Amino acid sequence: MQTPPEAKTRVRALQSAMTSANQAGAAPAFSPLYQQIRGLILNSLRSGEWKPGESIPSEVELATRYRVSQGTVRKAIDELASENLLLRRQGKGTFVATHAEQQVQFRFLKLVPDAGTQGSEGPAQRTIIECRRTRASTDVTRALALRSGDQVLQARRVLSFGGAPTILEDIWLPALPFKGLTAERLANYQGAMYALFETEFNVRMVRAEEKIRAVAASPAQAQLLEVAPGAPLLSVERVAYTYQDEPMELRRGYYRTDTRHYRNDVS
Amino acid sequence: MQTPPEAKTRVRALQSAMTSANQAGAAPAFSPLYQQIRGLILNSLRSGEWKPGESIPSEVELATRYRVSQGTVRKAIDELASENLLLRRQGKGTFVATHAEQQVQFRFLKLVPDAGTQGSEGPAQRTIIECRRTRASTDVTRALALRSGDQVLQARRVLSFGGAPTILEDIWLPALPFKGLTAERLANYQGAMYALFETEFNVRMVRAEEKIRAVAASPAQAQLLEVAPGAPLLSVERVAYTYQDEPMELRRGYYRTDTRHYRNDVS
DNA sequence: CAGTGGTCTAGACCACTGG
DNA sequence: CAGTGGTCTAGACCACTGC
Repeated sequence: MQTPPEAKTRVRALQSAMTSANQAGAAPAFSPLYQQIRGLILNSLRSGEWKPGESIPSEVELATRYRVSQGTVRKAIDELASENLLLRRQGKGTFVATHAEQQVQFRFLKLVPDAGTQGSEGPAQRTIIECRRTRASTDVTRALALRSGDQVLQARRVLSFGGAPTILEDIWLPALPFKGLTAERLANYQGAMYALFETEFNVRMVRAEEKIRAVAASPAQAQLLEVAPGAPLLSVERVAYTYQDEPMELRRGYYRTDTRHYRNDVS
Repeated sequence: MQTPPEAKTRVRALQSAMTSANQAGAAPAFSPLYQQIRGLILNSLRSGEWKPGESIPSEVELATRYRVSQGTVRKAIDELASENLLLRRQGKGTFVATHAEQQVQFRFLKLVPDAGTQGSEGPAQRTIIECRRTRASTDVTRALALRSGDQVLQARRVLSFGGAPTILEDIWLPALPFKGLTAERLANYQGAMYALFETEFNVRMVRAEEKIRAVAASPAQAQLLEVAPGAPLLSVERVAYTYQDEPMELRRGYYRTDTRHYRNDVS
């Protein structure tokens, strides 16, 4: 059970291939083999070699490809699975996570009814209020890491549950990756918006950061959500990221929380 | 590299020791060895054999104790570490997580300043408004899984940052596990409340569920938080759990979010 | 039945900590 | 330097899926 002498060489080779500043660098930047494999898998996901919903090669196949033991690719896949980028199914294979599946339709929407089952009033109704193309304002530019003057798509919509308007959202998307996205396509698409992004624009939202505040409804917001002006609303500002931590969406949501609440588990 | 014949026997023995209904049960309830080891470690944590801040035995020692390979206890510890119950420190050992350390002082408080660094105004000032012992109301009874008529401790306090009152909290604790907790001890204790619970009452909060809403400030709340009545406040209802999913605290917080926000990462 | 992921072991070596 | 956790390998066997 000796570690074969080539193993060490292989690690070094991979390392130098990824860090590039190896010898005289101040930080040797050691990263274990499985992290490097994780990076290679991530690249294949990012490039679209394996698309959402599809299965990736089996562990033994990847081990052969990367010239590494099965245990090492297993650990790499374990990490990606724990980040919800991959989905393991025993006996079947490992699959690229997707927003298109029914069960994870609303993974990023944490507003749930106070009582009763999720979706007991049926699916949400989506109403596009407006959708236009503009130059990004400074705060949008900063949030999406754009250059000043870059074009963005802006949409405003209302989500209703059981006929009751509940969520008002303003959404900003960088125009370049979403070329061809129109109000019609947004309006006609049945299902989660992030599923549309995956299938049509090869953009998969992987994680998001949210800043939550309590605010008073403006007159315009009050009218759209059918509450009194000044009524308390939950303000949820979300920046969503693709693979490699690229910000790809800014969303400002205003939630009515009289019969629903934002649910969070902290540990 | 044969799996020794005793290994299978050992697994079965452990299994029957934990599931008790083994043979004729409808569900065989197979659970892997490392999950069983995880349970045994959890028991030792729960019983106080290893206390918060202390180190647990080394991996090889535990492997010997449980008559299992090091890799198996490693996987068990990995899970507990990912749940923030244990903390691994290379070269030093594995430690029981604690709320008493500076770095994790506010792990459960997700309200952060809009700009600047956390804690730039120095530590929070804690002001106990009242602290009394009563019979639990029905909703408190339900949240803490008590029997009707059980005693609870109730406290109300205000947290201020840099002199500005920011958080108003009502806290309910079951009286039994917290026997001897008085307003003085709460008021005099410097540091996170959960650290006090650990050292004085052997109660470690492990995870929590929060329900978040936007509400209008009542006159009483408005006065304590120095806002106008009806001003929007973030309502955060938290149920905190010890080991083994026992609810141990109900906390209703009202947060001012004019210069701070509730930060959440969703993935 | 073959193929997938899941568990378990045993052993070697590496990285980090402290005396 | 010894002791700790961290990485990597190789191989056996188990549980689950679908043909």
